[in-house]
Amino acid sequence: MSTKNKILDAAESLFAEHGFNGTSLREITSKAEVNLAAVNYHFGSKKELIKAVMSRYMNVLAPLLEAALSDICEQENKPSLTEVLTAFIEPLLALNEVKENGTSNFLQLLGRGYTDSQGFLRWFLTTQYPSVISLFVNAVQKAYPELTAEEMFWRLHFTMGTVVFTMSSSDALMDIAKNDFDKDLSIAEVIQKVIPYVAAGVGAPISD
Amino acid sequence: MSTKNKILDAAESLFAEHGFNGTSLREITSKAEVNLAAVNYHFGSKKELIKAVMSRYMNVLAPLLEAALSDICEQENKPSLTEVLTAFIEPLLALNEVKENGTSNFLQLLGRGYTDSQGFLRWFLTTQYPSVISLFVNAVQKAYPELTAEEMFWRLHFTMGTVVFTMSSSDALMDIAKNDFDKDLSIAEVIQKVIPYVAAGVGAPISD
DNA sequence: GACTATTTTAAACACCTGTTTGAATTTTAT
DNA sequence: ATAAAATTCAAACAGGTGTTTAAAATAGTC
Repeated sequence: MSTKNKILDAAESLFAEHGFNGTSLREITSKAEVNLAAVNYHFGSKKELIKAVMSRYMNVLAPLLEAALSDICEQENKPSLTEVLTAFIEPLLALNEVKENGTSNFLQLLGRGYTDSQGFLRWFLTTQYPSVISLFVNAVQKAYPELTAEEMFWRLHFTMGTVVFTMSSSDALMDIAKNDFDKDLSIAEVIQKVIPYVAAGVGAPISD
Repeated sequence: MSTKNKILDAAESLFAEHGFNGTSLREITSKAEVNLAAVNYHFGSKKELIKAVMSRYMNVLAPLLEAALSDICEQENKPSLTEVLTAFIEPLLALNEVKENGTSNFLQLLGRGYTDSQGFLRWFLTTQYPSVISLFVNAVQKAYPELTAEEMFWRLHFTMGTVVFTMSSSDALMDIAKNDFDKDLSIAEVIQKVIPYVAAGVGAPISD
């Protein structure tokens, strides 16, 4: 395995666990069993390494997501919100083929990126993968046309918050659930639990 | 104004903006116009300073919240979920009397504490203010008795995620909303927007 | 096999971190 | 006014950060 990939793998799991700011290059290179200078040699800087870790997943996820959401947008009958959100499941689970625990790691990274380093990830997603976002907005609009653009904006960000936050602390939550209810859930099952919640939230009746 | 309070005020706004890990003692003491060593003299350590910043708000919030939730738990008729969640509004807005922007700062701090420093805040809340949490659970149970304990656990954490995450990035979201929709929302109005969403999420029908 | 080009390595760089020290100062109480 | 206690201060501490350097080792090519 190449040095570059050893670094990416080590960085990914450490970033997911301790956040971007909370992980030092020395921890990464130590876990990857690689010289400290290798990061700057292969990636240029820590910031570029973070981007590379995210891109490895986004480049797999984006096309799958675009395809699934396009299908919904182009179908004749009106989709339900649950249907729109369920479109995320298969593409997300496909990340497990990039790497073991890929889905879980990616979702945790998403959470880290949103709260670490003030909005870097918001910039990353909106500028690097705008078509996925607009397809998603279109799909939701098709499922719930009465929702105003402004209300949609807020509810989509609430949804982002729910998912991202849940996933960034999913390890801790799964531990607690195991202790309290004796149930060992997979990341797929957590996703199954969150979908009815966010579908109901986005679909909530409009108040005045 | 005492040195102690100057430090608390400076720390609070910097913590809210850049997170706990992302704020150095030198930034805090510089903003507070106070000697660097004053933090360790008055608070002992950075960790204790963080606790002090959080406690200043929690000690105001907890009794108000307990009172409001107790009322709901003890009333005869069955409350709606919206009613339960609305009980948070007044206590939260009361934090604006502790300090200007108190509500907003506190909610952002909550978000920071959850994602920074792996679960420190979860420990802080569950051990220091357990009665508030159990009252809230009781109130939700009264409003939606069909919900199993396990499903409730997940939905409450989803809700925590929605609120905490939204608030931790509320400044950015309010900026975007101002640009895109020309509307200048207050923190109270954002809370008003999030309540229907989380009420619908928690109240979503139980799937199999 | 010699000669590039690529990669790895140990060491140092400049800077930032939270914390501690001991002397100078201010405040408080007698 | 004087002694004691509390606070402020500049300076240094030990350790960590991302990044750079220049020499050593390896790989690829003629």
